[in-house]
Amino acid sequence: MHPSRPEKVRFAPSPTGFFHVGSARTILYNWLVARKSGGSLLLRIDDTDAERNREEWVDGIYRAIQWLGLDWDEGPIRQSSRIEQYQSVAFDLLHKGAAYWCDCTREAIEERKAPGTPPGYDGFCRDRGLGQGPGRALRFRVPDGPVIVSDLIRGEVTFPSGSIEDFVLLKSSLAPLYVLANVVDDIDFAITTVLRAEEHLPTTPKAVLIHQALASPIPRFGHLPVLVNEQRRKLSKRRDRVAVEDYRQLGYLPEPMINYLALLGWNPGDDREFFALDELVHAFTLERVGHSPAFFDEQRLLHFNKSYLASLSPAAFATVAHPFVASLIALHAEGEERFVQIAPEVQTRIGTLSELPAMIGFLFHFDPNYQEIVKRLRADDIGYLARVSAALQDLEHFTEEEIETCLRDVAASLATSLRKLQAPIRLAITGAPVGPPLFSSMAILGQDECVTRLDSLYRVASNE
RNA sequence: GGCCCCAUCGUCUAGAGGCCUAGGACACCACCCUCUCAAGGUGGAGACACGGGUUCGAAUCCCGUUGGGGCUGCCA
Repeated sequence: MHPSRPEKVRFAPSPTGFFHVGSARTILYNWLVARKSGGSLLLRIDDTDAERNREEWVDGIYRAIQWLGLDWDEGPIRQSSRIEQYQSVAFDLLHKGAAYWCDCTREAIEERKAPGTPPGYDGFCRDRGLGQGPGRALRFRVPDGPVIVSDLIRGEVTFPSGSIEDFVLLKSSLAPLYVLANVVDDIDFAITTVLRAEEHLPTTPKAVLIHQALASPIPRFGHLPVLVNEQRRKLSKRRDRVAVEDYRQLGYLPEPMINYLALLGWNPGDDREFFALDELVHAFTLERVGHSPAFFDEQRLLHFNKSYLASLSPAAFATVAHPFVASLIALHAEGEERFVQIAPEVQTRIGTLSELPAMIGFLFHFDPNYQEIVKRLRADDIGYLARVSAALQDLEHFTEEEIETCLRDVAASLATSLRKLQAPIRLAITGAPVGPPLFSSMAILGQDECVTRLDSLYRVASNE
């Protein structure tokens, strides 16, 4: 069943904003690796930066994961609760000579720099033998020599000697920084594979160096291509609409979201495009993850959402659709019955559930803007309305079939087409030029209400 | 600036030296179907960034150029 050994992976978001689709993809890929290998997923909240974290963002992480239909096997653990452990490892590094205290301010580092030289710390305090004290940060002593990172997705990446500065482990407040905290946790929780976004690739050699200094085994790293916007820039919580919660509210469903995200950066190697989560577990392999940045294309997401909605059973569709029209349904005594009847008719007509109110609202509450509607009427339409109203009043059984037969007869007698005849009727009945199938909508509405609406529009139109 | 990553239709991608007059999907266009709109069906337009190699043969391998991106913080 499991071709490889069980992987212990982790998903480690930092709660500094809305949970966005890039994070969703990262946890998905991690989750798939864990499931496929028979391993487990650790959820870790990287909240070492107290300044930027907010508790509501933490809740947002849990909610989004749950909504996506994913879960975790261990945790959540909070890095903010393990500060002492990170500090203890940092001091261990200090005692091993792999770290040193530094009192350089950012300004001092800048001033020492000759114009034109690249930014970064120059190692000024390396051998000053400073002890711990106020204003002193603990820096890692980066050894000479290149660092080779073996990446699951990109192969070997070499960082030349001298390209990595002596980075900070502990702030002068003794607060640990993320590279340190990450490495300590990855060791303590026995992480076997670190799968994360490509933006972390430049810090990976630092992690490798810390592992080496600690003489601990190095996990396997894999860096996923970043997700970009149409300007080809990394998706940003500030610039782009990317919050998973936004998509939920717009009426996107988790299954197509997962499906789309899975295919953004990964492909099965054949032409298959629709996958359920459990199917992804079987099909997914890291080998088939792409290398280049991928544009998060809402059009394509819409396609998956639309296809998914259409694939649902009528009952399942009604269930997911209901919350988006609940307040409308409540407006009419027969609201629930009407909703159940119309739901199958609109299932293939919407891309997102939020389109529903505008499309079927006329069944529950009718308050048309007659001025706008009249503008859409053509010369013959007013006469059509009167004829149709009269004909409909004589129907014995107000069913979809009878209505259609009746209207075809009217169209024939008026020497016009059903296509042309239905246009003014649709406006009178639904208030809009497009919408669900007209005849079934009318049957749902009932004879009296249809006649009333036809007559109302007729009156308004003929008085002008 | 430095380091790193990336490079096939507008977009997501297939392609692991001959199967490629480069395949699929989204979007787009046309036609069919049709009570509107969808859905469905058929067809169409649309890409190997450029230059050198290697090879009998390159979208596929190597080098360079160009372009894009990421990182460059006592953020993550």
